[in-house]
Parts: sequence; structure tokens; C-alpha cells
Amino acid sequence: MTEQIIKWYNKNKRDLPWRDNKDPYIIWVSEIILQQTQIKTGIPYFKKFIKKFPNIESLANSQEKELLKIWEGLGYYNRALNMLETAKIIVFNLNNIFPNKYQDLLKLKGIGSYTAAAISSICFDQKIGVVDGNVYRVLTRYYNIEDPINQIGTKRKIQEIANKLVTHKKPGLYNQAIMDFGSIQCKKHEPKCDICPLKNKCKSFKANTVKFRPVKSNKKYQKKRYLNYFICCNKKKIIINQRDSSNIWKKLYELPLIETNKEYSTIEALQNDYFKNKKVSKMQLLQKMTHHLSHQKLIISFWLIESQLNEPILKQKMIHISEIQNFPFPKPIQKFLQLFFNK
DNA sequence: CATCCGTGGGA
DNA sequence: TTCCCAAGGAT
Repeated sequence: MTEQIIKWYNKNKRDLPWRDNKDPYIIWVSEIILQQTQIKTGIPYFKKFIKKFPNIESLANSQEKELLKIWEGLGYYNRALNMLETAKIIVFNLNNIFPNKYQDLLKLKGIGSYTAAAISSICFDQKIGVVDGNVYRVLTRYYNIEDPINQIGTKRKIQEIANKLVTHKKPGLYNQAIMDFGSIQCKKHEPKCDICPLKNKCKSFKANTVKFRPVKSNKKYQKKRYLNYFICCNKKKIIINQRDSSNIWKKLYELPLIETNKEYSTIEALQNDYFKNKKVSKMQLLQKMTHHLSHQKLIISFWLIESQLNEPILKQKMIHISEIQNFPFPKPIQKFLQLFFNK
């Protein structure tokens, strides 16, 4: 199987900006960006990132805010914060030497089994199998594995299989090959089984279960949240706040927020429930939108307000609207600010 | 271990 | 419209 996938890869490999590169910094950046992110989405972010932070020293010496600005819109913002922490550790505590062993890489923030396998195999020729979404699909089909892949036991089992398949003298080449194979050939929708070089040995192909692999056991429930944002716009200045690390959109900026337990459509009702005792001269609903996160559905209302609503809000910061572009915002707020100020 | 953490694209 | 999920990891 290994050799057939390598052969397939030599004919069908994709040309990617980080490919044919063994610099652990470059590979690390690309792997973190690509976590749960489609390649097409990741490529422009990778280019921006490397241009801004061409080496690990520049990243280690950067500010959280400028890093998040590069990451803005990509999601899973903890990835960026973890990268900064790890860059500092490597540069300042490890004599600027990138760890080259799987087990040592695993100790770093933001590097789990997949990323440790990728870096150690691609950059340092360690024979550890990468197991990402593509590999789960290829292996559960090839071996017709019907155990749910989101269970710990199945994960261990597939990691072991993946490790045994890394027999090639260039483990990193093989690891990238099986991922490309899963992405292009053994893809989720309409896999090209008719021209697949593995179809004679593929157990799911024989059993006609290809489209049912892999099996997942979970169903997730989307919690609803109601966010009310207030734009306190005063002579070309607005108030923004920085979110903390406890919740969604870690360390990103947002407008003054009141989270409610239901949706409000009128000023009177919202005012009555949340600022009955405050004087608000003018308040108006500007925009409503819904925004889906992987586990939450956000119902967002943007209100224009004239009194500044100072008291319940900590860490508040007044900025000129020309400074907006310097701050990283979550996607829906970015959209709103664009709508509001580009009229 | 189950749940949390973003966003965009495809069916 | 709604659901799934993509070069996953932390807690």
C-alpha cells in the first residue's frame, strides 16, 4: 500500500507553498494554520504569516495583537496564542533549537499527535504516521473499519496502523502522500474508486461500504446565544473592549456587549430589562445577524446608542475610527464595522 | 472522555 | 435551509 500511494503521489501531488521544505519553522506554521482548515483557505494566511514573521525569532518577539491581526478571520484563535508561547520557549529557553523528536514536540503548546508526527517526519525523517481527517478516511475504507473514529480506542488503533505503514525511507514524503491521496483521490464525496490504484485491496470497496466510512458516533447540539453589541459612536470615536481567554474569540476585540437570554427586537424591552436606571437618550437597532460557530449559534443585534453605557463595562478603550483596522475583530463584528462605516 | 474552540464551502 | 467537516488540540 505504501509504495502504491507514493507512486500515485509522484504523479498527482499538489504544488503547495510549504512543500519540498524541511525547515521546521515553515512546516510548523503551515501545519498549525491548516488544523481544521481547508488548504484553499490556509494558503493566503500562510503567505501573510511568513511575510510578517519570516523566522521564529521575529515571531517570538512579536506582540499578541499584531499576531492576532494576521490571524483575524481564520478562527480558532488559541492556535495563534499557543504559537507565540511556543516560539518564545524555543527561542529563549531551548537555545533557538527546534525540537526534532516526536515526544519532545508533543510537549509544546498547540502541538498534538498530528502536528508532532508531521514535523518530526517531514523535517527530521522520523517514522511516525500522521493521522488527520484524510488518513482516517483512507484507512477506515482500506481496512473497512466500522469503529467510530471519535472514540479514543479507535484513534489509538488507527495511529498504530498508520505508524506501521510508514516504511518508506522518506517518512515525510509518504505522510504528505497519503494526505493528498485522501484529499484528491479517496475524498469524502464521490471518491474516484473506478480509477483507484488500491481498489483491488480495498475492503470497503469490496464490501460496498465506501460511502459509509468513516463512522462517527457523535451528534452535536448547537447552543444559542444572544449578543447585543452597542456602538457608542461619538465624533468619530468608538468604544471597544478586549475579550478574555475564557470563551470564544480569545483575546480579540469587540464592541461593548450585553449578553441576554433571549432575543430583543425593541429598544423598550431591552432597556427595561438591562438598563432601566440608566439614561439613554437615543438607541436604535441598526443590524441583526446570525453567526454559526462549530458549537454555538449566535444571534447578534447591533444597537446605536448615545449615552455611553460606561458602568458595566471594564477594560474599555476609546479609539478613533481610523484605528479600527489595527485591531483584530471576530468575523461578524468585522462585517458590521465595514457596513457601518463604509456608508 | 466529552466538549469547547471559527469560518467557509459543498451537498 | 440545514448539516457536515476541513493537514486538530486543550481541558
